[in-house]
Amino acid sequence: MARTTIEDVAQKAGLSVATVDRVLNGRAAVRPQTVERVERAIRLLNFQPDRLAARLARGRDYHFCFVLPVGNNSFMIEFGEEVRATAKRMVHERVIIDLRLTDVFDAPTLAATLDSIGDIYDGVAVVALDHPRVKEAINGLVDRGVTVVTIVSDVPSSKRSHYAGIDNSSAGRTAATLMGRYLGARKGKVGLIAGSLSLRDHIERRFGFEQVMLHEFPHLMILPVMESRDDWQRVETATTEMLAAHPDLVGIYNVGAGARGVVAALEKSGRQDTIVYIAHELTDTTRRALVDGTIDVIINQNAGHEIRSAVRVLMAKADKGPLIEAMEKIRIDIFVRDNLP
Amino acid sequence: MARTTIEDVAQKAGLSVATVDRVLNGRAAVRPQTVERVERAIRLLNFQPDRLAARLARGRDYHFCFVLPVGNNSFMIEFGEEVRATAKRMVHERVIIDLRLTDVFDAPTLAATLDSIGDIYDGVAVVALDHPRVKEAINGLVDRGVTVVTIVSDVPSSKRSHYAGIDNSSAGRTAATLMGRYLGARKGKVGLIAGSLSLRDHIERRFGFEQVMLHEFPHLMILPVMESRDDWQRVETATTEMLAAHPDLVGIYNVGAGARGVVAALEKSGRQDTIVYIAHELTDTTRRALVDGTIDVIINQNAGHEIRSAVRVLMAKADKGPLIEAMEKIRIDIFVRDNLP
DNA sequence: TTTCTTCTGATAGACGCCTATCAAGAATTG
DNA sequence: CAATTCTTGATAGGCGTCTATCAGAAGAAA
Repeated sequence: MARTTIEDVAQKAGLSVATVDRVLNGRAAVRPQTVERVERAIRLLNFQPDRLAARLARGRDYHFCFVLPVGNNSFMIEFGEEVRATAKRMVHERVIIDLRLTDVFDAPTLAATLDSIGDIYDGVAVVALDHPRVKEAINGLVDRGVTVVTIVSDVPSSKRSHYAGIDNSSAGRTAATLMGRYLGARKGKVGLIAGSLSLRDHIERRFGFEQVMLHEFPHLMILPVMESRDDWQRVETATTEMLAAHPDLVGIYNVGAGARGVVAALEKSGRQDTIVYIAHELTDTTRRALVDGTIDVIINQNAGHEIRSAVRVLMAKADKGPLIEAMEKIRIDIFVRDNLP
Repeated sequence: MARTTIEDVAQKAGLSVATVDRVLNGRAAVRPQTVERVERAIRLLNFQPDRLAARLARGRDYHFCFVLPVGNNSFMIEFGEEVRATAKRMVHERVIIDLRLTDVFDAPTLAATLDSIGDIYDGVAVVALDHPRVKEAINGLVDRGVTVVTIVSDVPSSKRSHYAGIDNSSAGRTAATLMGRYLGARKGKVGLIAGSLSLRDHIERRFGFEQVMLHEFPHLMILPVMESRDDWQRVETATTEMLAAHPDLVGIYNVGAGARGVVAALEKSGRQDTIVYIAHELTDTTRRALVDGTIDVIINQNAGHEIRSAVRVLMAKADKGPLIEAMEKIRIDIFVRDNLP
């Protein structure tokens, strides 16, 4: 049972391969009724072009660009490395990935970066700030024919064709549930630390967290959010102050980066065993702290998955192939000491 | 910058493409020193054969067989469906997957099934019972030149070339940690239910669970293990008895299938809110129970990932391609109500 | 009808590798 | 040294699709 090929389709439709090809690739004008004939034949034969052969024949490179935040937080550094690793591996699949670092916290800068990205790219993946200026830049790219996917943090109202990342409000809810269950009947205050209150992922995590805490664990009191700009030194200072001000602090949820700041403050205070600390993203620092017991739970998004997913989506869009949505759903990982990878 | 091809290698080595090809595919006898010349050229050019082109040229189908347990437990049923779905999707990649159901709990039957699998397959994936007879059957397949990978449950001492599944002892440890933390300072008894004490995955989970419980949470007492053969009705009966016998039962860890039996028993007893229940595998039943609050945590292995991973490995072995080990590591998922996919 | 446009057919030559065959050169054997 | 065996070279044809070109055929306009 040999594969059904374009030739079979042509024969079935009583047309030539050339015409079938024109229909498949929208190469030239074809009469509507002819198009219909071809499409019927395709349906009848359940024909699907061999993508291997197609890619081989096209011999064309996929040119993508990843736009990530500069900065010193480990998650993003690892993320960048993962992108580079993926890029290296994908060269042999005709995928070229450029990496641009920019100040993602600053909307105009990010937008300018996006604007400056020429049409040399078939697709762009960006860690986006949800800001009108950025949205506009994304839409600009899309209008110029560049496929855009957001990663890690989304801009839902833009024209981006996909978001490769976790559902952050669920992530926040998850943190809350674990916090509540770990604390059990204990009463006290819970501190909340966020990198920036204008990064959509942080906002959503906070939202989800507070929602569940208020409903399910009303005996726990949430302190006002601290904004850290993902800088671990600021985080440490703030945490230290928080610890001093609230002897009845029983939990900390760090929504953003700078986990090591909390770790340092907690360990200096000696209260790491009595305070439940939930952090995001598995990095060297958080991993060690989890093993040591300072961190109790890590909520993680798998950088590798997100990147590969983004690339798959970009490739699929580039040659109008189909997407298996279910495969592109990014999971929220929960790590305790024992299921670390 | 065109791709480096076999021709480039041939030229660099001062040989013909035919010879390079012979070396690459071990097609015919080539003098050692010539092999060396070719390999040097390959290294120099960092040449990697284009696998797309190779597969296209070979035009050969990959023929795999998945051997799964028959039975009425939802995890395995879903697993089978996932295999079928993958099979369907992979047809367009020249992968043909046959599915065989057999009684995995019975070593001779399973072994006989494996023995009967002809050499028509390029590879076999099997949910294996760790039993000498089965091990022998696996080794027999391997000796006949069939690649074998184990899924879900491993037979480490066999000649299988890969295990696509989670680390079950870590899974057990994870369950214990969550059990201990959820229970906090509460004291009482914890029940343990296993499908079969001869399935390696169950043994390992139990081992990991008990290890952590004994060390970290000595104030909790583990009851003798109940063996359920993964039959939910037996599970329900046994759970009901356990609930009656131990008014101070505070936790249940169900190592195997039949989760619905525990759910039923718990809900009939009305003690579902006071007892922490940790189960394995996300199915319709467990999902609903998790949302309802009867189950507190689900430890899961992603069937789709395991299957795709197994297929990737089988394909890689079939055409001697390289494997990215890190990508084939199967994670232990933890699900609470809020991070359900 | 004639003259243009549009459509369609036929075909060649990639893409990078595989398979197979035949001939020629090199190394081995007796 | 001849006869044999072992290694290599050269080359053709194929895998399924894409791209491009040119020549007809069908339709529309004059």
